[in-house]
Amino acid sequence: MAGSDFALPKPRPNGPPFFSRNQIAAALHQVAVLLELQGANVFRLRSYQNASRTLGGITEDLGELVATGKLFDIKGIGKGLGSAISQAVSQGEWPNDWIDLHNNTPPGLIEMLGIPGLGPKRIKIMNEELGVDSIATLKQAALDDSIAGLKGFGAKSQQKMLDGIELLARFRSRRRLDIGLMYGEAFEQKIATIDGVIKAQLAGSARRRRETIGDLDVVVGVLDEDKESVSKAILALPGIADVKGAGDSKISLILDTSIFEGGFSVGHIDPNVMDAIGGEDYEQLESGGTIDAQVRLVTPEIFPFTLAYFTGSKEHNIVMRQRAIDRGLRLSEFGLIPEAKAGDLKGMAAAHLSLPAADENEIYRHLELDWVPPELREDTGEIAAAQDEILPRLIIPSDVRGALHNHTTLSDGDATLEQMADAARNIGWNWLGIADHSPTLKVANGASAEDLLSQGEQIRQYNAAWQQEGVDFRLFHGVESDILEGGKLDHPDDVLDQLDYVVASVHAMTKWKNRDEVTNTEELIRCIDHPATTVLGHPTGRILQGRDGYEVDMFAIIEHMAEHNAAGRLKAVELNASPYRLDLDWRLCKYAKNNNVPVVINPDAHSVRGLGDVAYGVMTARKGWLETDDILNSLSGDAMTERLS
DNA sequence: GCCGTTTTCGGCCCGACTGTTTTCAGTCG
Repeated sequence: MAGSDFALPKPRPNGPPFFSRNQIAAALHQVAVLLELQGANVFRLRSYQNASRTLGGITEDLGELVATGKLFDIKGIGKGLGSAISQAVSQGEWPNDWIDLHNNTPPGLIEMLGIPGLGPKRIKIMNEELGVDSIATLKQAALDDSIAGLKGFGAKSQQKMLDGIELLARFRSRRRLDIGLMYGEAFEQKIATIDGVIKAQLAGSARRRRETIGDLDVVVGVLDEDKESVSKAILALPGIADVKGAGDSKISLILDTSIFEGGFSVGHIDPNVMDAIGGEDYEQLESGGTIDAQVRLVTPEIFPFTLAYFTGSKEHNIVMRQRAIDRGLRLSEFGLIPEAKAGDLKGMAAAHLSLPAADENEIYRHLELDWVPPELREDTGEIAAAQDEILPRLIIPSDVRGALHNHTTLSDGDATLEQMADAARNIGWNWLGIADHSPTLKVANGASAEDLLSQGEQIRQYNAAWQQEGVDFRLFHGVESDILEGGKLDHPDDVLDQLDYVVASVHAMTKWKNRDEVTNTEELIRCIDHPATTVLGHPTGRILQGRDGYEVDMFAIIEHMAEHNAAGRLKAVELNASPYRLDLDWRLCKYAKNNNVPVVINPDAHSVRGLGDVAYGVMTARKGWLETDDILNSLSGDAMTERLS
């Protein structure tokens, strides 16, 4: 967390509303952190955290909530926070005490929170007693041996801080889903083969398929008598860079890339993505990278409870635990224990009193809920849906029968049209859409109208041949058109008319990032209104761990697309499946679904191997509550032909 | 700071691990 990013958002010039939901949520989060450093009441700062999370998850228009006063009806937003938010949104001014908190807290203290094992309380003490106000001054104080003398501190914690400073410099706090899963699955498999291990399963944000992963959680089922030998065997596995702690029931360690027996490579990265994630240094950084991992050793009877607990999310768990309390039960990672029986027994000691559960499903059943797929466990309505038995039937990888946004050697792809088609057939797809770059994008070798149309001729020939052979496979011909000034497309209408579809995408990121949300939103809407536009490609342009997208009101965009679809004009929003993008964000998938705007999962493949990225798109779509009817990818070749006609 | 079918006060999720203590506070997940 860089200090420079830790500032109250600037108001939009032309409000109200002067701030977006996300900006308000960010500000609330910051205030919570600052209050923590001030030593404020933990429940007070938890209110800020709760409000931040709640606002981040709502879909209603914030300006409207403020105008109608319905903001105050939201659970967790009372008189104080409601007034502060209203003032900010309608007048563009943050509360004075929020501003004071920022002004009175040295940015270095916020950076120090990133040091493992160091929290707000001890940062505050060191700040007050020793004047430590940055990582640099902390390091000096530790080297001077001034910290060990403080009450409640000692030589060990002083050394731990020095180690922590080194770790902070070397390690990245979060990793993209693809990288996290690589580590997680490798580690899980190594543990699973250890003698005495009954079951090993990856939990945490990796199991929930978040777009980025902080650390890995692995739950291991093992008999009591085998715990010691299994623990020893885990600590002897290859790929462990450091052991942070190893207790009776949990092991905390750091993994590095030597866990990958076949070596480690990030594979091909598109030049413009590469730019955003740090250029040539990136691969080296990733190869020398590490990831934190926690292992929990539990007996098979407890395993489902521990798995559920460490799958999270924290927010989901809080609601689950409250639900248990309402039923006279106590839910923890050790079991679901009747309050009346438990008495003073806590934790593992009470585990034997738990209601039985052979798997997670039975835990949810005890709480009168349907089993909630891990991807949905974010406290965004899944508990209510599980209670009412209306959870979505999430898509699965085999639902995908094709995808629309893929490149060939005509622009910047590595594979020919024929190779891409063969690859799509080999993975069992029924259709593939080819959408090479348009002329304006020179760095991606955007194809001329002439070349594009001749590609179309080639596609027609292939399709005719497959039809004759009775092969249920076809190519669709599109283009990935740059969105130009005024929301215009990059080819004349008479060229676009000869295509099956158009994926319209922004590539002039600098220009779009320097413009305000209102202008960008209007520009995208103009582009969507073009009769030829079928799909809005990577809608915000974000690169995970690289750059934020441009400012755009995606709710307004989706609502506008909804009007077109209601009138029978297909306007789909892309879920770009590249693990560097995953854009549309999963938080917006449900909004598209509820507005009947079709989502199309697109690998944006630049090679045969790139088609495989669709897997990350499926994970993200599941996380966004999508069912087969919500995505275009599930359509048969005939149905897709009809949708595009 | 929020909340309320014990409603304007007194709670607010829970437990493991670590390092410092001599019974516990801080941090983390």
